[in-house]
Amino acid sequence: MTLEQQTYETLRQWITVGRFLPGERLKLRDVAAELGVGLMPVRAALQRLAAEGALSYSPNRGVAVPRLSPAEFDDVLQTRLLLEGEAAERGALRLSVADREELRKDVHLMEAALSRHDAKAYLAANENFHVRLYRAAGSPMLMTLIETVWLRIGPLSNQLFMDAKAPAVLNDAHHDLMRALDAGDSAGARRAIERDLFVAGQFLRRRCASTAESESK
Amino acid sequence: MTLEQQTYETLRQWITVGRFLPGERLKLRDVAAELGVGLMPVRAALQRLAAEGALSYSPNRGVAVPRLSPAEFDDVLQTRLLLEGEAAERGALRLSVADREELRKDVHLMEAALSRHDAKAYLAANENFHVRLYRAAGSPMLMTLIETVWLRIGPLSNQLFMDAKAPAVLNDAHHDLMRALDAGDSAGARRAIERDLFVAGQFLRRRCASTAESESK
DNA sequence: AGTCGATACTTGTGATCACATCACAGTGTT
DNA sequence: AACACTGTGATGTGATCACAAGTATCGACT
Repeated sequence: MTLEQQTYETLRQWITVGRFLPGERLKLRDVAAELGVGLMPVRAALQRLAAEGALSYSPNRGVAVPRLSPAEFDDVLQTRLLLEGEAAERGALRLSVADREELRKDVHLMEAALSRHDAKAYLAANENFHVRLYRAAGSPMLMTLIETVWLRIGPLSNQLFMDAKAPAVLNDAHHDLMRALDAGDSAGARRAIERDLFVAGQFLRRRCASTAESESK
Repeated sequence: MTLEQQTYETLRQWITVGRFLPGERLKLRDVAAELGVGLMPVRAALQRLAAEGALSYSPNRGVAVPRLSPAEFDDVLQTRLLLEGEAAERGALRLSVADREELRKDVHLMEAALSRHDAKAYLAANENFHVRLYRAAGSPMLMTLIETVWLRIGPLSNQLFMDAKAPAVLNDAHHDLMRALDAGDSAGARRAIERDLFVAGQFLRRRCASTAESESK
């Protein structure tokens, strides 16, 4: 694997995990020094991330972690409802029995993680859960677009647990979804996913507004 | 504007305009020589286009114009129906009177272009028409995704006119759409756009299959 | 004291070179 | 004759250097 690939994956991980603050500039030489690689791989990786929308780019000014205004957040959320709702509905129709059992396991994993207040485990299981369901829809293009949208809100997702009230209701929609899947109710699956995203969105929206005026550096 | 920007825009134009064949490799030094710029701007531009999905990338092998299998084409078409249908419906609800008149002008431009068999003028007016309608939906995220999807089928669009029967029916859906807009019928607008994309898609689908086995070089 | 302007420093951009990797052709062996 | 190996050429990858654009700081003038 090339250096650029490794650099790209590391940075992408760091971004989605919220290691950088919204609005923070990512400087070529700083990042290169921190990763122990040359300028070239870093330059390529940052350009790639910017092209994918994970970072915002200004000519001659490099890249920065984008801030999301509440209005932009709402736009992204509405688009997620459209894309992921569709993927859930199509996925419900084509899901294998084995996959359905895996989904059930993920729900239990999330349940356990919530009771332990283990944010990292919850988020990992949550991602698994959604990816598995959406993949079943059998549309690579739709999956690609969903990942694009996820990148935009990645830095925020990890702040879900900063609201103490969030864990209590976070898994409700997943149970609804499993019921709909068991009943073969694809329209119900769409509604459950929409509710899931909406509920989580309400918690994230506040974080989004509050991080809007962070340091620029 | 930086050299990389110019290079990127030129290449993107060339790709969507179908200047390269599906499957063709874009070699750094060749492209650089053709554009009269150094390797660096070309490298950056190609990486960016690859990240956006306009080109496919293989490590140590550079980038190539992607081929679209009929199955992939169907996937993209279905996704377009979802995204552009939604954008049309939302756009219909928020369209200003001035914009509606501009749309009407575009339809007439397309009508004229079709009777002259002027493919270039038709495609330009067609793009204007769709962008104007979708923009009215007021969702930058949705617009971004639509452009992403357009990039994938860009090389094919320009082959629309290789089918002699296409021009006859290509503008029908646009007239339907205008009627729906005049009546304030947003659901009708969605159906008209879906029909538009579907009809054009039927002609493109054949071209897609026939270019699948072009030269690899 | 405030504002405008020049200078120095920071940081991205692009060129050039050296190297790694991959594809292909030619040659040898079984 | 078929296959494996090896060397050669083509091509992407990464390092280093030189430059340009932008930013901040300090000083001068009003």
